[in-house]
Amino acid sequence: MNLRDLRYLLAVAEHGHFGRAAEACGISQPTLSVQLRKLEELLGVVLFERGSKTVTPTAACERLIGHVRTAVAEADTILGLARSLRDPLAGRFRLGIIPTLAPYLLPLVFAPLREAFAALEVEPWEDQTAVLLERLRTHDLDAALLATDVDGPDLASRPLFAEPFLAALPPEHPLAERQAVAEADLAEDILVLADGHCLRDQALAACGRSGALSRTMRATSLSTLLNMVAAGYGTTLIPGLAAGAAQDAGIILRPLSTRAGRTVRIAWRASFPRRAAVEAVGEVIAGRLRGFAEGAAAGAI
Amino acid sequence: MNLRDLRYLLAVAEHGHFGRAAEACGISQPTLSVQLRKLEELLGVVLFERGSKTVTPTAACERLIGHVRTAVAEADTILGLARSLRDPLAGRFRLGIIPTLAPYLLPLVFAPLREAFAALEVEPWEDQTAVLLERLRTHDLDAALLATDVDGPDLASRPLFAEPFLAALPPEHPLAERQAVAEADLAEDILVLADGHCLRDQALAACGRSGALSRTMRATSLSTLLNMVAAGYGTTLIPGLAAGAAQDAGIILRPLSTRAGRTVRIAWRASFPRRAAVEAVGEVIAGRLRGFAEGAAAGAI
DNA sequence: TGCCATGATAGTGACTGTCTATCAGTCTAG
DNA sequence: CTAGACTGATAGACAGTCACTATCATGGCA
Repeated sequence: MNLRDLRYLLAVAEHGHFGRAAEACGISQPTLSVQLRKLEELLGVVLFERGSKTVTPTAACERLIGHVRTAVAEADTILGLARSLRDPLAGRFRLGIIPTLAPYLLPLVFAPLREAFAALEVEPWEDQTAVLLERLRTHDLDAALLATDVDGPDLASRPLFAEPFLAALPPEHPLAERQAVAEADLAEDILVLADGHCLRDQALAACGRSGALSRTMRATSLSTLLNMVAAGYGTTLIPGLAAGAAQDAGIILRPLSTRAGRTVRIAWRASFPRRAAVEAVGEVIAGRLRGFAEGAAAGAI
Repeated sequence: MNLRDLRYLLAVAEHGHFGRAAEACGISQPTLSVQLRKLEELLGVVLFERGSKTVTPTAACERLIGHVRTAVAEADTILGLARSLRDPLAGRFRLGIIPTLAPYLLPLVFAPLREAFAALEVEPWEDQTAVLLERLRTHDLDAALLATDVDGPDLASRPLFAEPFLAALPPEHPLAERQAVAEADLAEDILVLADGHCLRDQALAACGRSGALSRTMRATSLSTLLNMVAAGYGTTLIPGLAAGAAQDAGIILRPLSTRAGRTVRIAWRASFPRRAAVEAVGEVIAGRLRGFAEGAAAGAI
């Protein structure tokens, strides 16, 4: 059974006239006659009584026509709804973001995203890298902003911007005298984030530390880490976008002599169909952060 | 858009697997892939994200799938309902019957009809010939039992049985002496039904009267007419099936010397599609009344 | 009785749904 | 780490079906 034939049926019922119904359907009268007869044969029921001047629905047709109307209406709803869903830059876009990035990046990019794609409802989801990748693979996220490379053939990614690390020092720290700090110098009394934060591993790697730390205090958030540094518990490396928050906390920032940093990327499933949305969101973020690396390094003196 | 493709969509959503969905639909996997891709192109929306091991509905698909289910369910309802409507010997059958026949015929044929076609709901409608023909033409009746010929190319009819007229006499009437009565003898003090009853014209014609009657009393029903005859107001002709009722009223019945009578026919629109129901109902009635004419004539002595 | 209106039929061409055969990519196991 | 299995996509061939034009059959009307 074909939806087209059901539409023909409705047209004949409405017009009570094969010729006019055919015209309304944009087909020829013979086509309508043939198709309707086929439908009648398929259903095993005569749908219309053809009089010499009138075409009247049979009792069987009266019983069926309500369901026919519903089916056709649903089909039209599907078509209309699909049309409204057609724009990949519209609808929900679930974007994962790592915790050391979210609080500092989102304020910068929310407004531009909203401006550029009014119909795109960006829903941020803050979690650590491993969780984000898992949720990406289970279709619970559409894309994720990470500071690590992603591997596996099921995921793809693209770099958005480079974010330099900065040395974060307590106000009275001896290293604050210098214009730039060597990472190895920080290793002595460095504070790091809790397990699972990519920034933890990156900071340790930058300082040449393997992993085992004497310090037992590990901050669960970058905000806490900043407070700890400001209180004189030690030093740390922070990502450039957190510079403002660090300075607000009374922390002294110095560029690193090696210009170490991390690259923020957007990652997505290779099979994700709304590729355009990913590209668009990535482009807005990259555009907003263009030239940020140099500015951040220069500003932290 | 095709209902078939919507079914394919549901199958893929249910199985999450093209091969198994294709098997469930009874088609090959390539066919399913091609058709689903076409549907996606038609809708302008990607419906499934094809992973290496998984097939997952997209957000757009989730939005659409409810309507798809409804449309397909309605289509199935139409097919199922049509199947149950397929039997022409089932459902309502609106049967018009003239008033001089209905009270005497229906008690005879209702049980046989019900027995023969349990699913056929025969709805009798009692009215005069002209009204029945009108209602037949306006599709308010499916068939009609008449005692006249029908003409016009839009109507068809078939004789069911012959019904002899009988002379109906008051108990003390002089004609009651005879074995058979000549119609002309009745003309003197004949009583007839009101205008519009075919029996009125037929009775008058049988008696050789043109139309203008001296009598002003005209019965509106055969039952009333019988009461009038029984009360001695005059004589009349009655159809054979009313013999029982007439005798119950104390009326003397005599066969007519000319064996005049009427033929009861079933009439229907030539275009009426449930021809089988008409034939079946007609055959049951004719069968029930087979041999009635002779019996009635013989019994009225 | 001839003309108009209406739906049915015949014959034909184009499209489309389906098949089999095959490919490309990913995952798994020895 | 490579061979094989699994999954969906693609290619080419064929058949069924939908659509058209031309024409017919019938009934109503002037």
